[in-house]
Amino acid sequence: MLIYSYLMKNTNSIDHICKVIHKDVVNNVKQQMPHDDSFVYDLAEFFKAFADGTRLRILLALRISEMCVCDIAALLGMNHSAISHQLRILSHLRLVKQRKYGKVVYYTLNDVHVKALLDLGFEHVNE
Amino acid sequence: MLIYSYLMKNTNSIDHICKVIHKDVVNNVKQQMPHDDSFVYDLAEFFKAFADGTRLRILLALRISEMCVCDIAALLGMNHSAISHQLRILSHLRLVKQRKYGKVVYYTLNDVHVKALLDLGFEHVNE
DNA sequence: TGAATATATGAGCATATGTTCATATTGTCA
DNA sequence: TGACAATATGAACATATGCTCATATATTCA
Repeated sequence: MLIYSYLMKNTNSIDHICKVIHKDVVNNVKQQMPHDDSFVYDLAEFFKAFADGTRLRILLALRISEMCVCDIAALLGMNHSAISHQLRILSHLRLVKQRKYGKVVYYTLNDVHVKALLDLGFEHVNE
Repeated sequence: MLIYSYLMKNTNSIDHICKVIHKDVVNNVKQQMPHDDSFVYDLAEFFKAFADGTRLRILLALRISEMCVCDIAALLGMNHSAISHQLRILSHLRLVKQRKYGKVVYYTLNDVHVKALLDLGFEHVNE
């Protein structure tokens, strides 16, 4: 009796993954959804760029003007290092590009979609 | 000598916030950028919704069809609980809405911007 | 060449975040 | 009403993430 109860409990906690209620819906969606896991991963990585306050403010700033690391740090009242780390992330995501002039590295937006994306975000938040 | 060296070191590490190189640019950007901190915060929160693989797949699924918690869990091969937690987050961000029919709760997309945003992400990643 | 400056980067730390587990809640049906 | 089923939720845990510090690299200029 105790064993049975234990097994029941265990089974319940394992298949908390319940039975599919609408098999047709699940199959339909499964077909139409992106099948490539790495695609979904890359897509999430892309959106992550905008999902942090610091990176977002950097992008919002670069939307207005090309800026160097020093200026961005001053603008946001933050460490060089923190800005540089975030710019590296944005750079790897191909969202910003850089040009070097002497010691100074100037960053600009590198993607036509960035502005459009920020605009959509504006609309949503302003509702 | 040792004290001086220490002080120098300390000063350096404190004002790693370097002098502004382009004061005009910084001032200009500062004026044109959103001044409301909570706005930027909300904007980042909005983008966070898309910045996690699980939430992203949920949104991609709901883009195709209304679904209940069970079906989403089955589709993604995940726990009820995990899905439910994420749906709560999406719900608080007003990105999904729900209707209850008996025991079953059906979720749909609640924002016209979601599809547009996903489309932009598609374009970027596919480049 | 040596000092100073702008930027980059690795390590460490503190916090944030996603998942799981256990349990609660709500609704159906015998 | 009682058993079951679908969903919700709080706590705990493991991992991810952003910032700081120290240091490295690269460039200018005296």
